[in-house]
Amino acid sequence: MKREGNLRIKDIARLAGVSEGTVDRVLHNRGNVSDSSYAKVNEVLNKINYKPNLIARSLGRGLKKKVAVLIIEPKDDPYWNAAYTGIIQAKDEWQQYGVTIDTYFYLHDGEASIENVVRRIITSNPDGVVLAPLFHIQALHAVEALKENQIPYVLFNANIPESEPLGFIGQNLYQSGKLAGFLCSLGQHQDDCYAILSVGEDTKESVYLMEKERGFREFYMSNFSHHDINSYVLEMGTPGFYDCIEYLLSDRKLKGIYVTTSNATPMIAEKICHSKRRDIRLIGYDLLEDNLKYLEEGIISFLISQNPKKQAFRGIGYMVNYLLFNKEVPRLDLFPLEIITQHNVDSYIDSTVH
Amino acid sequence: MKREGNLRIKDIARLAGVSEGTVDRVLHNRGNVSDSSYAKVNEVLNKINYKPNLIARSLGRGLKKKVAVLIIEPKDDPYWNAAYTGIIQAKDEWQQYGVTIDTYFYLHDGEASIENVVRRIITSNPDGVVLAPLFHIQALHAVEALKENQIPYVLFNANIPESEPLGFIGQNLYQSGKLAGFLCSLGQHQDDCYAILSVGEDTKESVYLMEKERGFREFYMSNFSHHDINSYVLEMGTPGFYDCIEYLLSDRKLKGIYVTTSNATPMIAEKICHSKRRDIRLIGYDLLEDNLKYLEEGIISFLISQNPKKQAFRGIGYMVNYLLFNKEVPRLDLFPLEIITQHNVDSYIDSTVH
DNA sequence: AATTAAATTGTGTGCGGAAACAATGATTAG
DNA sequence: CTAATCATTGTTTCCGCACACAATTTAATT
Repeated sequence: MKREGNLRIKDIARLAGVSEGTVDRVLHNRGNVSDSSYAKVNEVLNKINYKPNLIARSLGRGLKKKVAVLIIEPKDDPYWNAAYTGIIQAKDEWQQYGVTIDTYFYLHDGEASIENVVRRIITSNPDGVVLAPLFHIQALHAVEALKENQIPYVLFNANIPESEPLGFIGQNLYQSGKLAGFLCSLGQHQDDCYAILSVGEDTKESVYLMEKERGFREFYMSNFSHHDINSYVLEMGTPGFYDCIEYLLSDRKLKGIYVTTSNATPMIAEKICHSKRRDIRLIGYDLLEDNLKYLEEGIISFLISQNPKKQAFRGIGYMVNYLLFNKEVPRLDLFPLEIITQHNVDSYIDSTVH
Repeated sequence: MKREGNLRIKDIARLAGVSEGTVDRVLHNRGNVSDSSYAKVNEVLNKINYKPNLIARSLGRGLKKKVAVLIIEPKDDPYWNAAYTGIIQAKDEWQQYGVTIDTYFYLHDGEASIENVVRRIITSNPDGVVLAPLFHIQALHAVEALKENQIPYVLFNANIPESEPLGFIGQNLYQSGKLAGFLCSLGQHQDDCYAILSVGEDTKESVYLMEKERGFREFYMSNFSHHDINSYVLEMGTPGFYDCIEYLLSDRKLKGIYVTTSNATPMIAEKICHSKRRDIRLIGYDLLEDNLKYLEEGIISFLISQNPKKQAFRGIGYMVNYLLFNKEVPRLDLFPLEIITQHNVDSYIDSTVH
């Protein structure tokens, strides 16, 4: 009478001498079960290590889950466009499981601030939310609102640990900075000097970029006694931006530039390219189209991949699995710090998202 | 009358004015449908982009799929033990979907040769097979047998392209060798010389290791005019093995060793460690425990990760998705060539398998 | 035209579990 | 002592699809 795979509720009921309904009540702690029945069922359960058929379960529940995904308005930022691609892919993937995924965008402030958009999301009554919470303070309020409404949420890209999300998907940025330091130092000399650049609208308030910088400095601090490293916070396209780059490139002792924001790297690479200097090691982030061009040409030596697409995709995956199959979401999923060079870049481009 | 998510077969039937059975026949090309009904159903289908509910589908089909996984007997080879871990994980994962996964092991030859074990597998009547086909010739016969019995199979680790498997999961080894060359060359000088080591029972007949060597040489060939590179094929633990290492380490001009087989690297590292030479760049494969120790210590400079665990896990995943949900298996899934150093190794260790 | 065969179409059941619902027995109030 | 209430237990339906089977229509044969 041995069944092939797992036993079903029906089998447990038979073995315990109770009805299927009772087994169901025990399994889900629904109460209204006599001690004796409870004991009988539990005895069987302990013996057989019951694993519910997840497919049948989700079918039986009627599923139809709704997930809202929230990122900053990508405009023409290739990094966030990549993340958006991941969202689209996830949408395709999960649509077939009866899950609807709606994407929302927010801006730094104003009507479409993260707080306001989250409020709109809550109105739409989603079963779960996946979001990349930039702008710490506002984001904090936003997730508080989710909490109050008991909507589970998963964060990616930037974390708010104190809000205790279901899970976070991202990277260890301090370690990332250290790695950048190491890559920068390979084959360099004692008296060289280096620059850290952070470029963007709101970089000043970003604790994340600070982490990268801290790691970078820490590497040089602990591996080389000296540390002639300057850091600059710039805004893309401003006169100050170009002046700064010019100034840096005129310094013959400068041997490395670490750009902590992915979208600014091509601009710097362009400048280096024109300056004819080939002794500057440029380290940036992410497999964005413009970056790849300069990587091929050897202007960019190393890229560290943050996988925005994969982060978004996986964050949604976790949420859906949680909603559909009650699977646990890992508290912390820190992506590997992938080192990309001319010589392995193709292997990353070719490989699929999953 | 708009339904939330996707339309169901029932809805299509209503819209087309036919019965559910007819829709089903059209969807699955079962035939026995009049031209007029066929047209009516197709018209609706074209209009609405029907996506079947995969959960319901697999439930309805009764699932209970059986997959056989075949790898070389891991003995105490950490590489294949890692692959085995991936198999176990996949087993856990898919058990809940009613899939049973049986693991088989083979040896180089004799009673438990790959051919013989495959024959046994066929007897067990699996719905699909996932295997890592070492020993090219025998493996070729083995997969032919699978083909004759119309059992679909997915390969990983080593490919047999001419047998046209459902899919292959692995890496571009030529590119891998080139990358190793690049990593080896960083900060080295013109007149240095290098060694390529391949260690194992059956390395001679392995086309895969040859690929790595070819890539390595190609890198030096095209980037440096000279190429003082010698390669050695050794058997682990033999006197010749130790002699060779001694000999290599006594050569002051030797500045780099590239070990193409993951399990031999710690042995070499050990020797380097004792020799007190710190000017030799050692490049090996995979995040195996022993390798990690020497990576931390700085004896091993770079590891390239082949992800045996992930390869096995994903191979099985593809097969199951194919059997359960009719999902297409990618012909070729080449993993990224991941560069591991002291400074990003933790980020790889921590990250989950999925 | 009647009979049979073939082609087409419709209906019903099951997959395993969730949840609504109905039924039973026990307990209490009137 | 009966009716009402409650705790416990059993039964049924549904989820969306696949597939077997029954029913119907159409075509072929005598």
